[in-house]
Amino acid sequence: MKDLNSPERPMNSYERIYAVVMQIPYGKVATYGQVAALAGNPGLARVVGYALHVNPDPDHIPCYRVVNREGRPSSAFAFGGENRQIALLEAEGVEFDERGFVDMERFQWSKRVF
DNA sequence: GACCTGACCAATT
DNA sequence: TAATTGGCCAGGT
Repeated sequence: MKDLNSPERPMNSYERIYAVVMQIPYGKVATYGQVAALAGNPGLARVVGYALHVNPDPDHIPCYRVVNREGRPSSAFAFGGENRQIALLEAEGVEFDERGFVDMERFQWSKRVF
């Protein structure tokens, strides 16, 4: 293994992703790209989705707080129904549009809240 | 080891 | 906002 030579080891990518998702505060949402960047893997948004796909700890990993760049849950959010996620976020104070779009400017994590 | 798919993103139209 | 195209990486076959 030549991992010790690498400046960054994408080995703990999953662990970091889960950690970041768990750190999402109440009433806020984060995008896959944002989580990926915070996890130290900018550009690995796809891997983030995969990491949540396996979701080894749904008890501490609120996947519903993770949305795509449009501020909308993905179609594969079959952990209870896409509508279910919207309801959960609304219960936390997140406002949703009729189309299922959330106001990123106000509810996106780590973006300044007014 | 190659090929295809995927809970994505950015840019362009 | 939506549709299309190209690119990113990991995992399954």
